[in-house]
Amino acid sequence: MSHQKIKNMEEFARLSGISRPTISKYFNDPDSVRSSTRDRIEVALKEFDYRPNIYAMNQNRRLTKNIGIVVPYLADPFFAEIARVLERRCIDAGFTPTLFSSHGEQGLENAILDTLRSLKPAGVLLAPLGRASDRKYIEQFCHDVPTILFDSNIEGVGAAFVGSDNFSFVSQTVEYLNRTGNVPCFFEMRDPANPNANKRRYAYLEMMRRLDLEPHIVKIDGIGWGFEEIGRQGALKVLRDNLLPSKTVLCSNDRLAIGFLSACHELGVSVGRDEACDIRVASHDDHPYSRFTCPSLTTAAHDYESVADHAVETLFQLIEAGGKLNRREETLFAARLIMRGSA
Amino acid sequence: MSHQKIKNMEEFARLSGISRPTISKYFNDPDSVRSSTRDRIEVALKEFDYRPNIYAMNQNRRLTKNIGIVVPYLADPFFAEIARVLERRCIDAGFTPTLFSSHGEQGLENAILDTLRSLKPAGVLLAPLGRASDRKYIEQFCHDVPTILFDSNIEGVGAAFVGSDNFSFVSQTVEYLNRTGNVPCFFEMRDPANPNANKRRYAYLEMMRRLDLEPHIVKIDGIGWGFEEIGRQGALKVLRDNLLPSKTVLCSNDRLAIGFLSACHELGVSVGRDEACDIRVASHDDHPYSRFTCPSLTTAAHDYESVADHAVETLFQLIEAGGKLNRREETLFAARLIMRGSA
DNA sequence: ATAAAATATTTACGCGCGTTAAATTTATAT
DNA sequence: ATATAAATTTAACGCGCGTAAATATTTTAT
Repeated sequence: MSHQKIKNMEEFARLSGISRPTISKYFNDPDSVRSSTRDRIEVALKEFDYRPNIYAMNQNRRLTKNIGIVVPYLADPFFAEIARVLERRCIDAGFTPTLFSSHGEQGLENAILDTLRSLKPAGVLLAPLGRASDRKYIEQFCHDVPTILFDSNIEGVGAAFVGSDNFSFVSQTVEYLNRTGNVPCFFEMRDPANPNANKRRYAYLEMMRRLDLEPHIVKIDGIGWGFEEIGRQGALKVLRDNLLPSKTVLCSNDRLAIGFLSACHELGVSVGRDEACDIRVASHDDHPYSRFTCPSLTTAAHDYESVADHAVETLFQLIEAGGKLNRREETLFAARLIMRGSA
Repeated sequence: MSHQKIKNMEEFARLSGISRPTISKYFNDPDSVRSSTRDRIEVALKEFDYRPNIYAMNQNRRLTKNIGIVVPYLADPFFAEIARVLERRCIDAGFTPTLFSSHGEQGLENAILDTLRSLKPAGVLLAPLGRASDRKYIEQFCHDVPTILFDSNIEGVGAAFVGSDNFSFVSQTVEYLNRTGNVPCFFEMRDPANPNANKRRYAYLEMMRRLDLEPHIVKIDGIGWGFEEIGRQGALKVLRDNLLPSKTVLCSNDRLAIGFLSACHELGVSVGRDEACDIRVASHDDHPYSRFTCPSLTTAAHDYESVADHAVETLFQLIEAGGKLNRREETLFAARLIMRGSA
């Protein structure tokens, strides 16, 4: 392998003795050139180790192989995990994913959408901030760029939505908790940033109505994305002041529950499904750490794989269809109840 | 605000009545044009909402404002957190960071470096996979692109290294554990992917030597990046078979410790600094979740802020110096002992 | 061997922007 | 008001690559 540096496709074409348009064709689709030519190119590729500039490519191609992935907060392991799966799917399908995190800020979310326009992506997988999103801005973006929304829906925006069925989460946990013990109260942030939180509250209320039980919602204060600490502080207050209307607590999401469990341990409140325990705690999401809490957390699991697969599949369909789908589908995947030690 | 779409700088220049080179100058540095011109541009900007294509910009600028950030595994909250801080610093300094995760795979790490070349970044902040890295490949990359290594060092590669002082971590935890109770044994993976793990083992051995104590290392099996589960399985085995040489366990990192604590809870082994507890567990990293474990984890904290600040600062110096520094500095930041409930 | 079909090459332009040099306009100093 | 400095405009080229049309070459079919 000669280690001389190759500046551009022109130079590589010269050195390999093949015309530039043919080289260009090859990189667009290796099967589009004659096999003998392909071989010659690949030999030269080995020899000179040339790679085309992906951004220059994308500047001119009608259809790039770029895919933008945007999540609201990457330091949240849930989003880190789903982003990981999405990236892998895209890579396996021959696309080049670029990952962005809005860090919970509307300004950043908008800036990311601007950057994405420059990237000229074939499509975008967008998990919006939710309530903090600039609806108009996202709407305009989705109008210009083929986009699939996931995790958090914005009615009517984007070519499709793929997410989890919040009612499925809550109905299973409520039913289970109710069947095996006490009536659960619902523990959540007063001011949830994520629309899923609202859906879960409604689901809780609806389930309680169906079961003909009186609902109790415990709202705690706090803003931002530090859910564990918010949950912990909220739980400390609620437990100390004895404000809990029930010995069974259903948290809106696992991160709050992680904080809740931490507070319980701190105050010597025993958590578990056992009769001897002071309290039961369950939650939703099956956060990557929920199996390592003490006790491990009973929760309802996202069908990560299905959400990721279907989001990517739908995006590919959208791309192939030229950016427009006949109708905007909202696909929701059911949750799976995970029974662990905490309830 | 007129909502007509603007294709390129040419068109924006026409509509705003200012020449394209001046517009270009403005975007490169708003202060480089006369204030009256700047005002006119900004008025037009409000009116037409134009943004230059960032990738086309970067293709031609001598010095782009791009910065590549590469971490080995983004689903690890530690890396998610440090990436978040690094991104923010870059944005605040007027750069455009792009984040990549190697997902623990050498092939991906190399592919990311290729993509980064196309991005023509002003500089790169790279946390290599470590033992799994393709040293030659990274070396070549660092030779061509101004790069600062962080978190995990590769001797002689990159313009500088910024990380945490592993000896500082271990010396503080060992000293503390020893002073306040029993002699700690060291709990780690048999086959750690990260070079920091080796440094920590050496530090443990060295500290024990200095204290004239007999070291005990407990090695557990497992591969990959699922450290919590590896730690849990390892701990279950060790606890069940009574293989622990000491009632004080120092884990190589927090993620292993989280698994360890989970196993303790499962087996009814009480953890804490109190005399009445069966065992003490401490660790290193101050993982974002370590304060929420039960009991909360005594650990040694990275100086995130300093590492991030210094890495970014050094990169900016490197960029200003034109890509070469006089000498390769390795900067290590001391850890801070965080005493919590587990030890 | 010859015609037809498939593939490559040549030539030239476009993408959206950076950058330069010369010509022109505008601002500042005296 | 005039000379000088500073900023802007005009014109043209370059970055690394996609793409299209015309032409030349190779392959396949007959």
